Amino acid sequence: MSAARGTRPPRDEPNTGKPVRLKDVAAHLGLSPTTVSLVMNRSPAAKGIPPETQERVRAAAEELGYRPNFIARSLRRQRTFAVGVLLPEISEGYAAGVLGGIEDQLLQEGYFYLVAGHHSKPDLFDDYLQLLTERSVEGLILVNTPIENALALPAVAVAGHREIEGVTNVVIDHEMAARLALGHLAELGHRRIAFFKGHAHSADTESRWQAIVGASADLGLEIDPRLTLQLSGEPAGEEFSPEEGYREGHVFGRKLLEVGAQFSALFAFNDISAIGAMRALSESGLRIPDDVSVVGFDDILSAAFQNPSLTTVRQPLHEMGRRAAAELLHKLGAPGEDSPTAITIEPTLVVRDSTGPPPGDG
Amino acid sequence: MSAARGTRPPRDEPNTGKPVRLKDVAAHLGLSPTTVSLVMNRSPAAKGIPPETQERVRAAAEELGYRPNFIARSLRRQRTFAVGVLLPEISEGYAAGVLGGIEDQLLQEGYFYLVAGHHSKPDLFDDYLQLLTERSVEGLILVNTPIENALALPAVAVAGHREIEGVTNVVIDHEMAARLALGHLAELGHRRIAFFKGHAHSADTESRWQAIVGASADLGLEIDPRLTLQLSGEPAGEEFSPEEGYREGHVFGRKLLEVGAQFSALFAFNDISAIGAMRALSESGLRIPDDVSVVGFDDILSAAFQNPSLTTVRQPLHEMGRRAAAELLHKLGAPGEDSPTAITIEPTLVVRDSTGPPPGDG
DNA sequence: GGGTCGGACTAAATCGTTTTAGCATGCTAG
DNA sequence: CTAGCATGCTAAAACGATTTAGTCCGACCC
Repeated sequence: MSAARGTRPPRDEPNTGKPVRLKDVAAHLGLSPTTVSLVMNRSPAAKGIPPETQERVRAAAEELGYRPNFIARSLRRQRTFAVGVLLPEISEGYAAGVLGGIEDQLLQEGYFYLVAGHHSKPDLFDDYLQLLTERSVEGLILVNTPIENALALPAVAVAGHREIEGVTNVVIDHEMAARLALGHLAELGHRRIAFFKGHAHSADTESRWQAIVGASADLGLEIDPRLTLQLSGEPAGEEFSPEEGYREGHVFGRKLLEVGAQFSALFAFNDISAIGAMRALSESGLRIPDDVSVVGFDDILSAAFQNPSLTTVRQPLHEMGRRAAAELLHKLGAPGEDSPTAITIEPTLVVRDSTGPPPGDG
Repeated sequence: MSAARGTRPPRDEPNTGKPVRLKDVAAHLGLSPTTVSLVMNRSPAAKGIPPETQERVRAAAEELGYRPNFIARSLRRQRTFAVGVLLPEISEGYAAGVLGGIEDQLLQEGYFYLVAGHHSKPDLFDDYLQLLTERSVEGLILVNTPIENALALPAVAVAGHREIEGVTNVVIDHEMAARLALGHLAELGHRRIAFFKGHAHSADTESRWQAIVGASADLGLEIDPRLTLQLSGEPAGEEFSPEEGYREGHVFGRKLLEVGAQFSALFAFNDISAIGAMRALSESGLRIPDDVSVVGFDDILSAAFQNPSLTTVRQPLHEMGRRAAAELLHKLGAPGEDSPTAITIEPTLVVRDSTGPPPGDG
């Protein structure tokens, strides 16, 4: 009689029109709904109910195909086991990667999530926040979504801009990222390295740059201002698009060649601009990595499929999402208790074919 | 007094501890909850309530910051305005793209959605179906998710395998795709074209291949069996990963060169294998597009960033998701009424730098 | 003056659970 | 013989809405 794997009865649950309610199970057994509820929830109050009855109840529930109605339960218990996720755009690689991790963690813990993409429009953001609150989500995860004020719900931000009271930030360890990338280049023998800085309003720009400065100093590398270019992120742009990033990388690659200062390696702000730069460098007859080594940042899918494949610092997006979700669940479980203001995640270096010893070496 | 843009009162809604309920508004006005409910919902039954009172109610609701509790409302009305989305893995490009379209359409219509990634494990799929049903989703969208039996809920499938009673399939117009790609190559002057077929258990393989055969005939092109290679999709693999697809493309590119038959163009099964093949061809000293033209399928992000950038058939993923969601909402709105068994979406050809006239032409 | 009608509301049931506070019944202890 | 206490349940009140079926009151009609 046990519903063992492999012995799957074709029509186990009679697909009778309306779903069976708690009340139906109770009536079928000649018991009260209270009793059935107590048993089904393995409530501590059910200790007064003899095992025999408990078995009867469970058997009946199984037989009738009883499935508790989550809505009713949510209403009564004031718990929805759902969290809201706000992000700029779900189909974009970064957000999708993080979301994968969020999902894994949440589903595993019995939660679901509602997603809303605000396309970087602040008013849409407010609207969705409102809607999610109405739907009684228990907490929020903000991916790449800057906010101004404190929130009414427990929240965790991934790649959040600033520090907000009560919001835990999940951020990449920029120091480590810089150490990995520059350490790799230094070890190969590179001494003169060019840099792309992120555009001014980007979340990560400043801290990443500071980390680069720090790591350079530690490694005894000098930073030549002529070799550092700041991506503009165009006039009024919110999030600049891949195409633009690529184009900027391309433009900057050529610009680098014009300044006349020697360099044997480039550390770009992200993979997209690195790829654009690689193209510009190739077009000028430079071979990668023989003449110039290039390191990217992010490890987007394209990075592995470049020619040559791109050495890059990988952000463990999945892991970041997972940690964000775990932290949020922790907050939900232990309200009041104050939680960390930041969680830093360790990046890894993915060495591929775009880096090698500088020319005239070895 | 109007809450006009730009005049945003800093603390409009007094953030008093507990949220305000319908009952509170009613009490505050000395009216019954019924009246308030009728007014707030603009129920037809509210026609008996004088405009003056209606205004009073709305003003009070605004003033107190009343937000209806969606859970309670759902319970009473037996409507959740939520649909479930099942997909293999959310962070993967195809699903994320489709999901973007789904989201746009759903949010616009006041719906939310719950996502579950089943990682192509059939038992997980069943579990999540169960969970979603418990949460009272009103319908389902299946992305790249094969099912066996009919479902208890209205459903739409994107890239669904087979025909299932009551499930509408959103599929790409393979005939058109083949016509676009082969037409483009034929127009450039190519006569001998190599093909990658999809692996045997893939959803699209067979219909796409039929379309290719048809289009070739129409264009007077002959298909040389020696130039058609079937991707294996490895031993027991569910969805083969990008890395494998790439590797297979690479292997197949070399294999093509070994068979000795002449060809001036390649139509790959997808962008990933196209990129792998491009690499193999380049490594053998062939220039793209001068010696060989390559056409991919999908238009993944990487396609634009290849060197040379890849000409490919774009699946309008966003649009497909949008249509799927729209169709599902339609089903929900008009139950019983039978809906189309398939919706076909038109692909577009994105011409980039990997295609050109065959060698020795012009 | 009784009946009817429309206007302006409202009482109460309902959605499907959970949970608090008891209620019988029977046994044991004093 | 009765107070006390398990034991095995259940009644009823939430949770926060929506909705059906009225109620109450004054005006109007004849």
